[in-house]
Formats: sequence, C-alpha cells, structure tokens
Amino acid sequence: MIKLGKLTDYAIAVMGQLVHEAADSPAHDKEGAMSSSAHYLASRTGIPEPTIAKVLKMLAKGGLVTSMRGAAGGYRLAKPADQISIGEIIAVMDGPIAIVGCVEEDKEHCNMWETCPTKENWGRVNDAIKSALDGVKLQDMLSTPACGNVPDFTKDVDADCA
Amino acid sequence: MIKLGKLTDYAIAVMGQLVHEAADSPAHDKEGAMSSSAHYLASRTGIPEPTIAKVLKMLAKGGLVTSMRGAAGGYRLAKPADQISIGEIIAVMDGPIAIVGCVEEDKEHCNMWETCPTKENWGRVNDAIKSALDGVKLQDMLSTPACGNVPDFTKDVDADCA
DNA sequence: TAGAAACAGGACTTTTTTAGTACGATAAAG
DNA sequence: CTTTATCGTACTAAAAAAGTCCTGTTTCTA
Repeated sequence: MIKLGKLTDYAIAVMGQLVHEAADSPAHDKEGAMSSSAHYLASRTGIPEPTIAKVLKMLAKGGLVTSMRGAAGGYRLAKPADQISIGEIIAVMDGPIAIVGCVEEDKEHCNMWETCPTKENWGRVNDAIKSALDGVKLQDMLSTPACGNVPDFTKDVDADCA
Repeated sequence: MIKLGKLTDYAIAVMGQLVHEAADSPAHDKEGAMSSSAHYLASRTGIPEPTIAKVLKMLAKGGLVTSMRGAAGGYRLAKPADQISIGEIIAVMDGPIAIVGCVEEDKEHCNMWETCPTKENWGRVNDAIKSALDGVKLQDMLSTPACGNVPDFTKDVDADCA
C-alpha cells in the first residue's frame, strides 16, 4: 500500500496541535506568541517524547515551524494554518513527492534518461499527485490532534478529539 | 520520498514487454495469441528470472495477465494495453492506493473513526491521486521495456529502447 | 553567575518492510 | 513419461524506517 511514513502522520498531528495552541494563546496573532515545548506537545498528543522531538526537529529544519531555544523555548507554526499544505508537510518529512525514483534529480543513475519516453508521463502523474496534496491545507485537517493516522497510544490522549 | 516499490517498476516493464510480444505475434488479436514464458521475459527485460516470476505471479493473481501452464505455456496481457491503467498495476503490486493507513478497510484499528473529521479530506486526497494514476495507461508508458525505473541491469538489455 | 529548561545534531539500535530465492506440487504438450 | 511451465508458499537476506539516547549549546530565572 502506497502510504506515508508514521513520522508524517505524527507531523500532521503535532502541527494540528500547534494550531490549537496558537488559537488559545493570549498573544495570538502577535509577534511574541507563545511557543510549545516538545515535552508539552508530547503530553498533549500522546506521541512519545523522543519521537516527537525528532519530528519537530525535522519540521524546524524544513521551515514549517520556528523554534526557540532555552528555558521557555519551544516551537510554533511558521505560517498560518491555512497557508500550510499537506504537500509541504509530506515533502519535508518524506522528501520530494515523486512516485518513481526516475526523477530529474537523480537522472545520472538512469542510463537512458535522454531517450526514455516515459519520463514525461511520470512527470504528469507526479504533478497531479503533487497538486492534489498541495490543495489540502493543514487547516482542513483540524479539529482533532491525532486522527487520520492511528497509533494506539492516542487513546488516552484528549477529549477535544471530537 | 514517496515512491513505488521496485516490483511495481518491474511489473510495468514486464507488461510493456508483453505489449511488444503481442504486437509481434502472428496470431495478434486472435484468441490463440502466443504467450511468453517467464524465462523468455527475463531474458528480454534483463530482470532476474526468479524475481520476474514472482512479479508475473502477482500480476496473474491480480488478473492483469492470464497464464497458461505446461510446456509452451506462459503469460499474456489480459486486456489491451490502452485499457490497463498504471493505477491498476500499482494496486495489484502495492495494494490499494491510500496515502494513509486510516482508510475504510481497517477502520477498526482507529479508535476514533466515527468522529474523526479528517477522514473525508484524506479520502479526497486519495481519490485525486487515484484518478491521476488511472488516467495514465500502460500504452502511454511504452516504447521501451525498462525505462522509468532504472535498474542497472537494463543496460545490456536491448536496442529498441530508443 | 549557577542551575534548569529546552532545542540542535548526530550516532546508534531496533523493528518493520521489501526484495530476492528456493522448493515441492501441478499441469500441459509432444 | 519426460520436458517445460506455472502455482503456491515458505524462507532468507537486505534495506529502510522508526525509535532512542547522548553530548553540546542556548536562554531564562533565581
């Protein structure tokens, strides 16, 4: 089954939680908006802390969240939730969206790139998938922190998942 | 990187080869069209025989090729190449196309299926991807047996790959 | 200024998935 | 009845993903 990695599911769950946090923040919309620590987010989402820390680091490196170090540091969304697409999140977590390995970036591994007539078709397929994923925004995925992915440990997480 | 398994690439290559074989067949279009053995297809595509055998078995079970046993047996396409979509092939080789595990089939593993508001969105995404893949037919991928996937052993395979 | 809280980065281990192989059984042709 | 094939399944090995941990750096607070 063509599917996303678990870390990607976690990422969407975590970012969803960050949306909640931003909305609840008193300094909402302001520059000095609150940030949430990995520890806190772990407790809210039920995802184990070491794992969620890894996910957050990846998201930070990908520019989807901004981080602040030191005590009282943490993470917050880099952009409003309706400007972050699912496609972006997947790209950061799973790498570029390309259904086949035979893609522009590593054409040197393909001994017949120049003459291969199928690459345009794969390109069209990839583009179609990409726009499908870019059309759905994080905002659309909201209301619940960890649905759509499934780990069992979400069970005891929270009640606003409905 | 979201990508297909190698076996799926092989499958497309093999089915492409079967298209060639059917076209070259004297009994082309007839009921008694020739069939190609796994051994022969392996030699034509450069894919190792045990592996290609496995692929063909999967394709046969999925109904994309028909098989005939016994001496002079082998495989042939179950449908014309322009009626076989890439999506079908992927579905047979990699299972149903569903970008998340949280899909109708195994909703019992999700403890909040009923109330989860994101499943419809994932459904839309899945559908978009599915139609992108169903829109491309095997016919469109033709002209060369093993391009678009890349294994190095395609190098010494054949000359009509251009 | 010392200590605590928190992220950064990387190395490491474990688990899961995928790929590849092998073998005994069955079926058809000559 | 021998040869050429597929069928089904089980097994092994290799690759990828997930998860964990440690060491260092930054920043706030007391």
